[in-house]
Parts: sequence; structure tokens; C-alpha cells
Amino acid sequence: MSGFKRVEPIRIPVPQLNQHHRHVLIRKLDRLIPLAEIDASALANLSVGMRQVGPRTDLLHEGDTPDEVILMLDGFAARCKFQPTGKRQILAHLLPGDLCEPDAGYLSRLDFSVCTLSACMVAFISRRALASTLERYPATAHALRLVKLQEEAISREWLVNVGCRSALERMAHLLCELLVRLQAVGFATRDGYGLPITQQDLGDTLGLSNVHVNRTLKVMRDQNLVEWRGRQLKILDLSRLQVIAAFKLGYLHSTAGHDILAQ
Amino acid sequence: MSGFKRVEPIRIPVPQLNQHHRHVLIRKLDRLIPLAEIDASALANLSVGMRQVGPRTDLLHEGDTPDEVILMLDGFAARCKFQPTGKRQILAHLLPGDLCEPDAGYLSRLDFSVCTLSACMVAFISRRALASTLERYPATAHALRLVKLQEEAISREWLVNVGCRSALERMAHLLCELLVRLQAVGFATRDGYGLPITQQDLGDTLGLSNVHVNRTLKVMRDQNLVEWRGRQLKILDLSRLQVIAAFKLGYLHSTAGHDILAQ
DNA sequence: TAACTACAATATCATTTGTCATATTTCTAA
DNA sequence: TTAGAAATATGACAAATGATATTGTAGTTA
Repeated sequence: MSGFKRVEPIRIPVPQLNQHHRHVLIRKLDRLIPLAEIDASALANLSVGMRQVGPRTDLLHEGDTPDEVILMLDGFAARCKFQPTGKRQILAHLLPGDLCEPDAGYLSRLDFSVCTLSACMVAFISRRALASTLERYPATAHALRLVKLQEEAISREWLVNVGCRSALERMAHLLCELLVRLQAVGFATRDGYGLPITQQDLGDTLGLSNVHVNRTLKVMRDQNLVEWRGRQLKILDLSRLQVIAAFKLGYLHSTAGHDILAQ
Repeated sequence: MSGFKRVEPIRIPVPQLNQHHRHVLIRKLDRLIPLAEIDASALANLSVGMRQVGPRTDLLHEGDTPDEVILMLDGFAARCKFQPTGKRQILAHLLPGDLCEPDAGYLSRLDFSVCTLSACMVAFISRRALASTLERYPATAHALRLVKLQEEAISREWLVNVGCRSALERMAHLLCELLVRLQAVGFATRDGYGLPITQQDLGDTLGLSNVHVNRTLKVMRDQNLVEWRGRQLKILDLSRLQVIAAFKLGYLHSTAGHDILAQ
């Protein structure tokens, strides 16, 4: 739960936002509530500045009042809180299709940072442009409110995770959650996904030491639950993983995952 | 983290909402953002049904879609998630002046319950009446958004609590948080407050067993940090408690506590 | 008052998880 | 291609926390 550095963002400009990237957010919203064509194209037409950002880089600093909203296009980022002791708690994972922080601005300063875990492709959307789109397209605004509610449900589940569950259960639960969330945006197959983060990152997410994360992964490997090599996670026995995690699909309010997971 | 029962609410009607109770919410909002007289009286004029509710009683059930908002007037309640194993995680404490759940309704069903911990005095506000007040009084609506942001900041701090801090640190942090929040509504003195909950409740809040809560309290007693007798908590050494907790006042965004706590 | 109940206090023992140390492997950059 | 850095793997041990059992205490009900 320690031993990481803080690095300034090096933004490498990238010329063109392609169709694949542009529609990640739309795909995600569509899993929560069917989106009319007009709302989808309103979102697609939001002008963005796209950037490639390296791993372990701050996208937003604690104390910032960001004037742009960041749309994740590829890679893993996280909301983090750093402790005076050097410990770090990850508050949320930001996956492709996720926005941060659309609701900042009411209170002056962020009380957490947003850091990339892997290399990421992100888009910067002007807060004003987004606000005006949401005013003109109420269905889109509603969809973003649903996203917010989903995020809150995930946060609650994370508190249950660290408060009530064993290391193995926590890990299993997180892996199930990531499967469903990544499937919703087309970043996972039926039985696996790219998981380009470190065991330390997992530990800071689950409230475990990196050593214990490693131990827990070994147990999972030995039990033929998952395989994790070269940043690629393969789930070998999803139904058993779900039982261990006591994972209930419902809290995500998404139509993803229903074909492979029990309710 | 187990051994509790679920009880149906027995609502004892109480005839009259008095001035003291009526203004708990207003007092709380005023600590976040100064409230104009017109907004205060708009809130004061919301008609409510007031009830006395016993301890260990469900105010809202998981799966409900509540059509009333509950305003806490006195006592302690909590948002709870129950696990299949029988464990319970408390997600948030609801104190006098707190509302639950003003934002429900977008998504169909609650994924948690709201239970009283102590005997409580609560007021039921019609969701429609509240919505119409908020439409007519935008400053009040803004104040409630700030409340929401404060609640989210508290949730983040709770995740840090269980994820990063030792039992002693967790407990110290929670006791500091409760001091500030209760002071904001006039339910705490400079050095103490009524804490009418059990050690089991504390454990379910902090992700600890009731036995370990007891152990931790003994350490605090032995170190002359706090005294807790007869449901009354007395803080003997606030500054040391704050240091142990690494408690930063800022995240609550309230004007309460500044006179007795370091920044 | 007596009996009952919930809560608190505490001892003992078991288990989980953290810490430290050290290889080993993989990745990265010169 | 190689040297160095970062990440992973693993063992040994320590510390924190959980589980169980027992007793005490205060409040409640009959």
C-alpha cells in the first residue's frame, strides 16, 4: 500500500478522434438506458482534445478545480486519495467510457487525485460545451444521472468489499465487476479482458498489501479460477468466481453481463 | 459483524413539529452555505408527518422505491447493506438534519436499507412537495446539492478508513467526524456528544468485529483519549485524537468545528 | 423483587494479513 | 543486446484482527 511516485502529465497530442473511440461513451450509456439517435450524435459531435497519457500520471490533482471533463477512451485510471503515511486508497476505477469529473465545480477543490494506472487515451471535453449539450438533450442528461447512480452503487459495493469480505472474496468481486463494466463498452470478451495494472494498484483498491494480493492471486491460479499473464486476465471459472464473490449483477443497472452471469 | 435482527417500523404518531426540530435541517444547511430568510422559511413550511421510531427498525427496505423523504430530527440511523453471510456493512450514518433518500427515484429500487440504530424522531416529507420547493427556491436546491457533495466526501473518507487505517485510527477518525457533524446541528458540545449506538454498530461501520471495537475502546480509555458511558461520549484529548486519526477538517466543507479542531 | 435480555468487558486461541527479505522475471531504455 | 529498473513470486516471521466462550452489568418486563 505504498511505493509509488507522482508524475506530471505528459500529453502527447493525437490528431484524430476515430469512430471506435468516439462511441465508447455512447455504447456505455446505451447499456443503461436506450439512447435516441439524436442524443447519440449530440454526444458524438462534442469537440474534444484527444491525448495519449503515460502510466502513473496525474490527470487531475487534489485541490484542482478542473475546467474540462475527461473522457476515458482506453486504459485504466483511478481516483486516489493519498495518506500522510504514504499509503494510497483507490476510490474508483475509471475505465473506457467513464467521465471524470462531470460534477466537480460546485465545491471549490477536489479532495482526491485522478491518476492513470496504465497508459491511457483520454479526451478533454470543455465543461461548458458539455453543459450546453446536456441542456439541449435532456435524455442525455438523464443518462448521465444514471451513470452517476451506477458509480455510487459501485462505491457502496467497494465499501462492503473492504469492510466485510476476505481477500479472496474482494478480489473475486472486483474481477467480476470489471468484467461487466468492460463488457458494456466492448473491452472484454466472455471470459477475459486486458487488465493493465499492477498488483500494487489492486492492493490499493482492495485495502490489501501487494504481497497479500500476490498470495491471493496464487490461490486463484491454483484453484483454476483465473489466469493473469501479460496484462491479460482470463477467467477460467466464472460461475465459481461469482459464487466466491457473492456477486449480484443487479447493482450495476447495466444490460451487460446478463448472458454470462447469474442474477 | 453479525447478530442483529430486522424489525418492522412501529411509527408512533406525534402531534406537533416544534421549532427546535423544524430548524435542524436549516441549521445544517446554514453551515454549508449561508441561507436567505426566504429559503429558510420555505423549508420550515414544508408540511411533514412526524414520528417516533424505535431502535433497530427499518425506515426503508432494500428494494423499496420510497415516495417520501425522511428527515432525521433526533437519534442515529444508518444506511446498511446486508451480506448473504449475515454480515452487515454500514454505509453512512444519518444524523439529525440529514435527509434520506432525496435522490432516490431515478433508478427503480434501493440497493440498501435504512435502519435506525437508536430510537429516532423522524419527519416524513412528501417527495413531490420537496421537489416543488426546490424548483421555487434555487438557493435551497443548491444547498442540498452541497449536502450531497459533503455526503460523497464522507463516503470517500470512509473507504480510506477501512482500506488504509488501523482500528485505532478508524475509530478516532469516526469520532472526530461525528463531533463536527453533530456540532453543525447543535447536538454536540465542544468535547462530547450523545452516541446512542452499540459497539456492534461501530464495528459494522468500521469493518471491525465487536470484540475488536471493545479492545480499541479500552485502549482509548487507557490513553485518556475518550470516555464513553451511558451513551454519552466525552472527548478528553481532542487534539491527540485528531492526530491519531489524521483528521482533516476540510473535507466536510462545513463551518462547524473550526473553533476546536486544527485544519 | 425476580427473571430475562441486550450489551459490555475480557481472556484465550485461531486466522488473516502485514512486513521484511530475497530471488526471479519482465519490461524499458541506453 | 545488455544493464538497470520495475514488477512479480515466495518464504519466514510478526502483528493485527477475528472467533468463541464466559462473566458482569444495566435496563426492562412480569
